[in-house]
Amino acid sequence: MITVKLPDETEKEYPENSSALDVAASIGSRLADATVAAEIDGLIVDAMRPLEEVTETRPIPLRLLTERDPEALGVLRHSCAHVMARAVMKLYPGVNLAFGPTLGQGFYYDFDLERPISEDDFARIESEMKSIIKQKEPFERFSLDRDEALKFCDGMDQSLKVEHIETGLADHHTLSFYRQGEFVDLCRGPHIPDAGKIKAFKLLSVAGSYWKGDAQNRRLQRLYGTAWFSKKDLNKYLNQIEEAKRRDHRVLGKKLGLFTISNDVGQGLCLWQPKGAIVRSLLEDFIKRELLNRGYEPVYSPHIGRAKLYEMSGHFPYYRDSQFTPIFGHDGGQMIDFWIRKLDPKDEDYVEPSADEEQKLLEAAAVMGIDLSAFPKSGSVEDKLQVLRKWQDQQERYLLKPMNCPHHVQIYKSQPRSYRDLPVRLAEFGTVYRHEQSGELNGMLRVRGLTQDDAHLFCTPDQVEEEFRSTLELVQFVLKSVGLEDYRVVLSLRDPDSNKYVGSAENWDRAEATLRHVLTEAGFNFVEEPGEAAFYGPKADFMVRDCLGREWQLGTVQLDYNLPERFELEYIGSDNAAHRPVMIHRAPFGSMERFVGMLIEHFAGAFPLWLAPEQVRILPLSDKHLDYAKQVESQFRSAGFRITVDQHSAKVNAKIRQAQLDLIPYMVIVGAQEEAQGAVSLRDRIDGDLGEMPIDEAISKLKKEVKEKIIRQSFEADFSGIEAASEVSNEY
RNA sequence: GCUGCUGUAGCUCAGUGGUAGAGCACUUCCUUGGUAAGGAAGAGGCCAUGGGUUCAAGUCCCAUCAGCAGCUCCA
Repeated sequence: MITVKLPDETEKEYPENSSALDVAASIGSRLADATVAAEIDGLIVDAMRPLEEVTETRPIPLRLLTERDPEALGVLRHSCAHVMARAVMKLYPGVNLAFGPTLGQGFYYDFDLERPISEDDFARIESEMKSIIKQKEPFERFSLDRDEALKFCDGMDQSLKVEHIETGLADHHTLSFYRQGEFVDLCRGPHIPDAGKIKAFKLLSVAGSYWKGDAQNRRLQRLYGTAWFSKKDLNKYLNQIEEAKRRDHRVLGKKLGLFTISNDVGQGLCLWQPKGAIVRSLLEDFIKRELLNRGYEPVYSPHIGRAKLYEMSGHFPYYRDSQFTPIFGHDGGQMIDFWIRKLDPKDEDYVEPSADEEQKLLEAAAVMGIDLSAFPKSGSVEDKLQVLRKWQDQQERYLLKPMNCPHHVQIYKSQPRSYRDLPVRLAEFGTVYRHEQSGELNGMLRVRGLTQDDAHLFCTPDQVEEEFRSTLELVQFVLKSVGLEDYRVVLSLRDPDSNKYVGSAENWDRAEATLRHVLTEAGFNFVEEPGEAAFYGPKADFMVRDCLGREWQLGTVQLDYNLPERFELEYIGSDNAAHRPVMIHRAPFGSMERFVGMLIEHFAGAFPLWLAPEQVRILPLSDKHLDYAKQVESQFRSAGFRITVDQHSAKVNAKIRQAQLDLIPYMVIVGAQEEAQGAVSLRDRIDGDLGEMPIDEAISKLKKEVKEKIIRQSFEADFSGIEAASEVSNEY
């Protein structure tokens, strides 16, 4: 007999080899029917597996997972991936299976198959899947030892699985498989008891991928799908996808004239059109005022700086690949730079240059007027490098700034600092340039020139905690004022096994402990992610959920014990001795581009009144009322509103329609009636006609809405059921 | 950066190797209106760029640039 302990602490005895399903059945047949998987000792496992096989713990702690538990969705989706793979194999013989894990709200499976799969094939695959599901065949688990498993996969002609067992799973003695009808797959599980549990699914897209995610490897075809316990949930999810498409900031940005990206200017370089620029400057003004209140000092710094500066800070060497090429003062600068990198044995692409190549480079240098007479042709690489570096150091070499911090550091260093001056908080909307991979660029969300609402705090070690706390508070405040109150914080820590980080272990420990302590104390919902820290320090990123439940990484607060060290920053303490300050980098919005892009999607282009580029549009009933309309316009304008008059010769219905489509928050309709009364008729974009009222009344109503930054959205999201389900790790 | 798809009017898109198309927007004229589309006419194009095949290329081929999707990356 075995003893099982349920979440309510009750303990029961069951015969050996009992499964979670048996336990469920003993409680009730409906529960047995609803049980999808089980959680034992924190591990999600098959409901049909003998309990004692899973854990050594006695009594066995068991939690039954039903369709109501989010964890169950991951299990369902992985099983659906198997069903999809089975269907694909049936339809297209010769398929080689790769991996097929679950994702936040779906799953995919990678196939190696000559014949390209297109969306036109989806209907066929789906109907094959349907007939598989109809048979309600069980998922059966069995284990084989290494040799048997290899033979087994080889026998099925699954060479990728064979390769995976030999490489990725080299340290596994036994391997588990799941059988479902004629389909067998190497898989860690868990799976649902039988395919009949898949009540609703849909194939979503097909895309290319690589074996083990490496572009050097063979290309695979990846089929994406999603699965749910009910048709209703599936439809809800599909609606969410549609809604997300409708809100695409690239489409809305074009339609509403917010921003544009011109090929002539360059990839990933965002041009703010007047309407977008207004939104941005309102946000900047808002945060600037807030910063002044909180003891920040605005500064300005140029867009470029000497490459040496960024070599000193560590950014240039570390992020060289994602930087724009340096600006060289000498035409030959780039060639020497190339040479230096080629000679440097530390460089990844290091290939020893041949004597012939070296000779050619020397000749080219001579032609370009570079004096390398000291170059030791038969000397050591180090000696050669020294000559080249010496020449380079004498030249102008600038970088488009990838970060603002080195400039702010220089401002800090421009005068002696006393402990009485600290913390020094230097703030700048600093535009930085990063040469992101072309495939990564995406509207305003991923650009090559971005403006951070940046600031750097220089403080004593004792002040770190308080400064970090108040910074978090600032981010909270800022997000709240644009109606973003649903977020979590990701605390990114270093990976203790990696050597990519700079600074001492003690400093890291101290920094991480401080962040953890403040976040805990302030009651933040946060998770720790080891290995995700920046190379110079741990960071706390704000992951903000928009009204569709999508997460965006926006604001960030980062601790830095490294730059003060590298730049030898100091302040004089009360003991009259020099001490090293600590730096905090922080950007509540992250970047203006990304933040505004996110806001466009969050509001579906319909900004709240205080941010709307065009707040009010006057719609004269006919040309006869144009004069009065202009009079009303000037009254609103002197009250501070962004307002226009629709002067088209169209019926008021058409003007209203246009204003609605342009997402103008308020329309003011004026005709003979209003003119006679010296009044206006107000129409709300969301609630429609508000009736006639005196101009003053309309103005003060709108003023109040602006002042309080009221957010009214016509969109009622109901995606509560489809928050990202926990991802179940079910790959080998 | 890699793979695939795409690039035609300001926007959204049709277009079979043989004369460049539609709807919306725009301009003009008629219409002067009461809470989501009044009517008519007109203007608008180096069919992304550069090569090639062909008697003939928006259409077929190659390259480049850009966009999209996915992969990989993100200070």
